Amino acid sequence: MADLFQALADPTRRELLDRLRARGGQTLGELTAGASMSRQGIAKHLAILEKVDLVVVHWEGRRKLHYLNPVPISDIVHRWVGRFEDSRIEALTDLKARAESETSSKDRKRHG
Amino acid sequence: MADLFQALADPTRRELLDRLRARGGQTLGELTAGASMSRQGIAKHLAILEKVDLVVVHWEGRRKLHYLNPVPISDIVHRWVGRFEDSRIEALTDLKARAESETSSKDRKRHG
DNA sequence: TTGACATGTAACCATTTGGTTGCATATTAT
DNA sequence: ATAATATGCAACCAAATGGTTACATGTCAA
Repeated sequence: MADLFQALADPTRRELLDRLRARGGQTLGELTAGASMSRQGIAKHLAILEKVDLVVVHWEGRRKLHYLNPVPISDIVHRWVGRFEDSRIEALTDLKARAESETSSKDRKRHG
Repeated sequence: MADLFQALADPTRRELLDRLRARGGQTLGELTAGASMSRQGIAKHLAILEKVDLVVVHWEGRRKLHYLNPVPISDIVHRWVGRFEDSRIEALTDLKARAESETSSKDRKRHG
């Protein structure tokens, strides 16, 4: 899961995912055109996306067609993010509690 | 948003979020204990989490209390991830289409 | 006031990351 | 066969990342 987050952390890679979502089956050359980066640079990013299964490929002769696979994103949402959704009310309670104990402890010097 | 993904990409930081979800109001010392890393190392990670607002702090004298703020995670789910949820059917269609055009183009040499 | 405690700041280092260029290989078209 | 096309692979580099150690500063307790 660390790798998936890592893959999503880069803006170029997220843009690639967006473009593949808009139109599947694009080739490396097509994805390179419009991006301000070398073909090899784009290829590296696509390789990372393939490794975490966010992009699946299909060879058609000498052309490599790229498709978005949204499943890993769904998975991470349901497995990991869900916990934090559940903890939203709890977190609010925490913040409320600390706000109420905001009685003393004023006029601090640092961290202003 | 890039910074938020970047913040979530590190396993140590995700573990810190988990621990703060389990119990809010922990101090830097408490969070350091149990982690196999120096206090300053943990402090760096917490600073990153604070910067993207995943962690909010509350000074209590000389102690800095840390709380989880799940809101940015919810935000990113609804703003960004939602698009990929919607494209799941579309993606399936794409994959189906490419599977059906799997007629010719066999016996390829590389990429086996 | 003094010492212990909790945190901050800075310098430094190894590794990873994100990009480049150059060249190799496989496929298609002439 | 040859040339053009589409991609792969490797070396290299600058910058960011993730960690350390050493020291400074603010706060509480005796």
